[in-house]
Amino acid sequence: MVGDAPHRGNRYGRSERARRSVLEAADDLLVERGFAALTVEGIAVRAGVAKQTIYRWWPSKTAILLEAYAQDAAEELTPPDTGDLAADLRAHLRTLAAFLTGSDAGAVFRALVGQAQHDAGLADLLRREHLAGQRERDRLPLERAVERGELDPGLDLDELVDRLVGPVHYRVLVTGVPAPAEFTDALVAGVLATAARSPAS
Amino acid sequence: MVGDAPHRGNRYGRSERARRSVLEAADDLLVERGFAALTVEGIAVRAGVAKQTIYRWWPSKTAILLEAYAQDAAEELTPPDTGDLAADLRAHLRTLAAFLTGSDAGAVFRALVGQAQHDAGLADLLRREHLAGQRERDRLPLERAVERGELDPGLDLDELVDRLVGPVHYRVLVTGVPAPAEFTDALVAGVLATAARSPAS
Amino acid sequence: MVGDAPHRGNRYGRSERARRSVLEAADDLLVERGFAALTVEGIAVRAGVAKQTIYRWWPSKTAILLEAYAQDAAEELTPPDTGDLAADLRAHLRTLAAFLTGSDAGAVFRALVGQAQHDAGLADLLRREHLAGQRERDRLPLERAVERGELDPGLDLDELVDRLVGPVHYRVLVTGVPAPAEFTDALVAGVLATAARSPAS
Amino acid sequence: MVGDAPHRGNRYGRSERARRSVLEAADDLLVERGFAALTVEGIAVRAGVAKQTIYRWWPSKTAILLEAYAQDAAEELTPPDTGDLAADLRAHLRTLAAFLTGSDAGAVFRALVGQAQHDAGLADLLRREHLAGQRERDRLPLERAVERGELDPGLDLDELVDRLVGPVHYRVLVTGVPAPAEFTDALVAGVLATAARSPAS
DNA sequence: CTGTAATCGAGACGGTACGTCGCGTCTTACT
DNA sequence: AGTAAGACGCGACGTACCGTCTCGATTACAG
Repeated sequence: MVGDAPHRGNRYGRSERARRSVLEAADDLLVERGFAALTVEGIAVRAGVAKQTIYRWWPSKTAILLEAYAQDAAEELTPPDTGDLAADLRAHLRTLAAFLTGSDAGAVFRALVGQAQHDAGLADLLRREHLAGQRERDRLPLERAVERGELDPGLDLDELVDRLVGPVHYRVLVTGVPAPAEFTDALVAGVLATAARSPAS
Repeated sequence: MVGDAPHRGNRYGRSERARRSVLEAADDLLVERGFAALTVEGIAVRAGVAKQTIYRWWPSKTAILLEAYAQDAAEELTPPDTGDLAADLRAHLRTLAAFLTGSDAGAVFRALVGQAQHDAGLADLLRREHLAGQRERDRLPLERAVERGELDPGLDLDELVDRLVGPVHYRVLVTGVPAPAEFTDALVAGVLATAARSPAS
Repeated sequence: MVGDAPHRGNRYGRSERARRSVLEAADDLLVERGFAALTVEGIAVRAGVAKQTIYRWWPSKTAILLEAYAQDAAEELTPPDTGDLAADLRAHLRTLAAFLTGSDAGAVFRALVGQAQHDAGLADLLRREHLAGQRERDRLPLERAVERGELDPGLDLDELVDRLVGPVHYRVLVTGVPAPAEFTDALVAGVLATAARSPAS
Repeated sequence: MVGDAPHRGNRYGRSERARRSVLEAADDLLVERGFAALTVEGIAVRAGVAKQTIYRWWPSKTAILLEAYAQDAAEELTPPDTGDLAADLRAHLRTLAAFLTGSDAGAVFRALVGQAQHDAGLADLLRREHLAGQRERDRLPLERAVERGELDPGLDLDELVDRLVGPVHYRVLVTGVPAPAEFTDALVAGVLATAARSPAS
């Protein structure tokens, strides 16, 4: 369950073994049983760890999920760089949709966003620690296009990102309607059509 | 505590007085203390009602919120019909943003969507009972424009709605960035630019 | 486990069934496993009762024992009344020694006195609720003897009681030496020899 | 914190400094806060010692108290030897009562006797290591009186000791009634009256 | 105009999980 | 070898709510 890392448990550092098995257990339990059935006690039992060890290092079960999410999902959502803006965005949105609806990390993300609706502190953390970085990655293809002269430098790129990823998140989080490639591709086409015309206007 | 409705408590049906005061209490407590602190016991005490009375008529606290939401919010989000598509959409999105971020019913909505991430049954109910109807209302301006010949009848109106309301929900539920009139107006302009050109292509 | 008493659980009175099974469970567990291993959780499980039900009615595990002791032991230690002072006292002390060392209720008593050394509040309760009454019973043979004219009315009867029951308690609680009939009979003889001579002096 | 003893922490045996500060800390904490609030962790912090150091040298917190008691109290309860039996016993019982009710070591003794009711192992230790020796000291005046011919050599001196110290312990441990000089002096008078007559019988 | 039955308030019940405390064990760097 | 520091697995603490239950009181209609 916990691998072969040494069991430290002394003042020269916390137990990496305990940390890892807690994150794994939380992840597994969330996917298997859902957020509502996720309890600190359940995580402790599954991880083979004392409850107090969890409370020593994490203030709440959402903090565990936040860290588990960071570990699992950080790199998955970097858009490609092929030199073709439309292609990069299409690929990125397809990956995003698959991530949000089909991956374990996406399940963690949905649970965190859900819980953030009830907990302003979590909302802040989530935005500072994850969404800000993701926004940077989401902007990359557009920034490169601006540098290549394909997009008007005066465009508000954050607004464009909202128009691209917003509808995908909306379908996943609110309506539950799938966001297949046709949907995300059309989204890219629509947004780029507007953006591309902007310099001409 | 709950007005002057008669206190029935007999075999011929439930007490309207109790129903109303439960809905009010749930609403108030959600706004005052947040979803995390919302408990059936708290609602019962605030409403001056026995816990059993709540469980007799609602299966869970989210069911109470669902009904409270229905009562408060049903009519607020019907778009105007001025004959000017862009103007109608601009007004509608401004109202939507204000509703989601600024109203008590919007707080209930956010809590329900948040909880729906953890509870598939609630997600289904929310979609069937509220989001489906709201989708109909959101489509109205576009349908009227199609009828007026301003929009290509071949357009997928649901997709257009997603592009309009998706970014607003995304900002409210995910990033927490405000969605001022400039943002929603630009959104309408962007989406309509694409849609208007579509028939020409 | 709990008999056939009705399970009330409403505001018109607590559940007698729960009360009884808690007292029994505490008693049994104390005798089986000792005070150190007696926990509220263990009592709850053994009694088939929720922990909260225990905390609703008793502030601590010693309070449970106090009540269990009252239920079991109140009447056991009333000295006989044969009209023969020495015989009554001999019988009473023999019964007392057997009670303290050999009965379940005696085990509860020893545990309570032990805990009272650590808890002044418990000490007060124990003295007010049990020891005061027992003192009254312990005095009875002596008071009757005074009335019969066998003892000097000027004697301090409480002091005599201390000289009779003190050594028995001392052996049981402190030295652990048995207090057989020879010991208690000699005790009676010694104390009465002094007391009987007192009026003559 | 504990004086100027060297801080060994080396391979040449245990640290006397640590030993002393643990015993002092345990004693102080018992008197200040009572046995119920006495924890190994608390002792360690107060003594400026690691918890492990305590567990290396003592098996339990009662073992610490046992040693602390040995250190403080061993000599205090040796009866005087004036050649006058009654006077020696009166002095001894007065000292005993004062010790039990008024001294720090007496508080430790009461806690140990209390805990011994819950722990047979502690009871054994306490009796072997302390009570046996104290019993020897308690017998001394009587043994000297036998040697002087003042008491019948056939008397059971242990029984006499029980009649002398038993009521004092009983008041202290059980009833909580004070044991002033009048009480202990009368006790001595009563017991000696019986004992003195015994040879005559 | 009286009897009756569904609903009401109140709140105790058996449970689950919470977050905390202290236990006794362990590992480490230092002396 | 022994020490101060402190993290660890563990078990119990006392509390908060859950959802179920039983109770006597209330009240609108049916007989």
